[in-house]
Amino acid sequence: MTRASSRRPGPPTRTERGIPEATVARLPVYLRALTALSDSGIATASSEDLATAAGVNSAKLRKDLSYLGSYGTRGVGYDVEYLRYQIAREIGVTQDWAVVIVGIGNLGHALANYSGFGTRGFRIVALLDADPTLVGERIGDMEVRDFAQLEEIVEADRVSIGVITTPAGPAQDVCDRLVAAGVTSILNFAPVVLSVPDGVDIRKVDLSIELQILAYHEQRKSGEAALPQVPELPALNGMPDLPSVGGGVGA
Amino acid sequence: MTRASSRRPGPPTRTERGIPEATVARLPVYLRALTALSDSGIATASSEDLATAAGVNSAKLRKDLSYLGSYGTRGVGYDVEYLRYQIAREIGVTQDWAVVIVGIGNLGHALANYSGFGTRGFRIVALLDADPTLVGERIGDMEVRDFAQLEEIVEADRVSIGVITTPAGPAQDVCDRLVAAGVTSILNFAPVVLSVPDGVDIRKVDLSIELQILAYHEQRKSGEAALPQVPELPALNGMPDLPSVGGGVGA
DNA sequence: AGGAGCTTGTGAACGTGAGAACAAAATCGG
DNA sequence: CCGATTTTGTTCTCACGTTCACAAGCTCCT
Ligand SMILES: NC(=O)c1ccc[n+]([C@@H]2O[C@H](COP(=O)([O-])OP(=O)(O)OC[C@H]3O[C@@H](n4cnc5c(N)ncnc54)[C@H](O)[C@@H]3O)[C@@H](O)[C@H]2O)c1
Ligand SMILES: NC(=O)c1ccc[n+]([C@@H]2O[C@H](COP(=O)([O-])OP(=O)(O)OC[C@H]3O[C@@H](n4cnc5c(N)ncnc54)[C@H](O)[C@@H]3O)[C@@H](O)[C@H]2O)c1
Repeated sequence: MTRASSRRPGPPTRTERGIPEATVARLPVYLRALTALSDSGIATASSEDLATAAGVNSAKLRKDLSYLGSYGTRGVGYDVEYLRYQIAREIGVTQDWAVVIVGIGNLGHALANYSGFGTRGFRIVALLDADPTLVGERIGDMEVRDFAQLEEIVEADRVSIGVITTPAGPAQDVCDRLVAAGVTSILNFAPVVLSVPDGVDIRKVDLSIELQILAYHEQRKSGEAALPQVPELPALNGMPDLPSVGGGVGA
Repeated sequence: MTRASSRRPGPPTRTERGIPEATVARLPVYLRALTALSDSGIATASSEDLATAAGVNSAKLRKDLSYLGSYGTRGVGYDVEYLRYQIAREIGVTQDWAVVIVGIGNLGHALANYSGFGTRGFRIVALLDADPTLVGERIGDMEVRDFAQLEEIVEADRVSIGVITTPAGPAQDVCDRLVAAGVTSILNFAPVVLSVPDGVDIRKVDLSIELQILAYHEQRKSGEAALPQVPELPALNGMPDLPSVGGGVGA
């Protein structure tokens, strides 16, 4: 997250409506839990119920909610619909956000076909690709358009969120184009570190990293005592060849 | 992350080879940066260089690396190949890990087609789906197999990592089956909170949540002064209708 | 050989986040 | 109307993560 957070060093000035980042990341989870409860016809839920549904502990949940205001009732719990609305408003999904997806390959197709965004406050307004053989292809009720049209689309549809699903190589260029066109939030799937100017938020989703984190813990489970017991400082040539583990930047 | 961390409350006992979770999450990023440097023919890099390539600050990078051991040379920097190997070994990607993917729909197809895992220490050994019309379909050099074969595959190929790309509904069932079959690490794409027994690690990738986090920040950028200035405690019926924002659990 | 110049590794200070615990507020039964 | 009961909102404490700043250690040049 590249957020120019101008927090002055004074006392814990939380009054300025600054919700901790960790809390912001959990609000969508609560939102989903509330929607599930609501769909089951449940009108009221205690912090304990909600916490269970969201997979967190109840003290944390109550503290998170307290940043939004006092929306519960002591001795009773939270009104599901009401709280759902308050969280949705806080996150900003009561309005809907226009999104463009750039790079309609494997992943881009999957995202384009996904119906789950529309119901969550996001509207995909364009699928863009630089490959002329892809342009014109229909996916659902949308058509792949030329990346060159980016600027006019962003302007016409007031697009503020861009999703990058191109190979790693062109990702920074695509990112720059998005930013230049006026997009101020980017979700990046390409395995590169993108740099953006201040004021632009960027988040990444990186499957290889997730798997590697799992692998690390997995190794400790099985290993524990069976580890090859680290050659603490083997000569530089004391290491196996390791063809290309760790994954270059190529697509 | 559902890890039974048995840290006793004594002094900062870090000697037991416990690498902080935040550091573990960055090691794959360093690995990728090192691979990129290596591919450019760079043999040595300072913490400053590496930090830039990885998009973090250099003090953090040095501290992270210090948990692995002293692999740098003062006054010089880090040997790219050597450090790369050490990190790869620490994460556990010098060996390769067998992975099964369950649910070969939009996302499952994209993952199956993705070539980036093989080169990063992961080997997809099976694509599983419950839909009989999908079973038998070829994707690259693999064939979709029946989910019923899960147990034998896990055993035969010593699979420790499972990826869930089914709709939310069946995800917990699939998860239970995976765990019962012996899988101890799970990467979940379905928008539900999965519960797993101790000793099983679970990570989730949730695109809607990522977008919602971006939306939150986006709202604060544009709003700032133009916010509808919160009806602090409107009557319960004082809120708009909000059809189904927040996104139920359905696929 | 010795000193200048870098760069690492880490101690210490600071900030953020998690969880236990409890007082305050609401309901309900009598 | 009052006390028992429930559950929130918040305070306090501790753990974790980040950043600064600098001594220790390495190389290279004279
Ligand atoms: N597919 C996966 O499961 C998966 C998993 C992890 C990471 N990723 C990453 O996600 C990204 C996309 O993966 P993919 O499998 O869909 O790749 P892909 O090659 O199938 O698709 C990439 C698309 O981007 C388009 N493109 C290339 N350059 C472009 C440009 N300058 N402007 C606009 N469009 C451009 C290409 O025409 C292509 O259609 C890659 O960076 C990949 O590393 C993918
Ligand atoms: N496609 C996306 O871009 C996207 C984005 C965000 C989240 N997701 C989530 O990822 C998941 C997969 O999305 P998708 O678009 O690929 O869905 P999909 O409906 O295209 O595919 C789901 C697949 O799972 C299979 N399946 C269903 N029940 C199963 C079971 N019990 N055992 C084995 N296989 C089973 C189905 O046969 C189907 O092939 C969903 O939970 C979705 O919410 C997808």
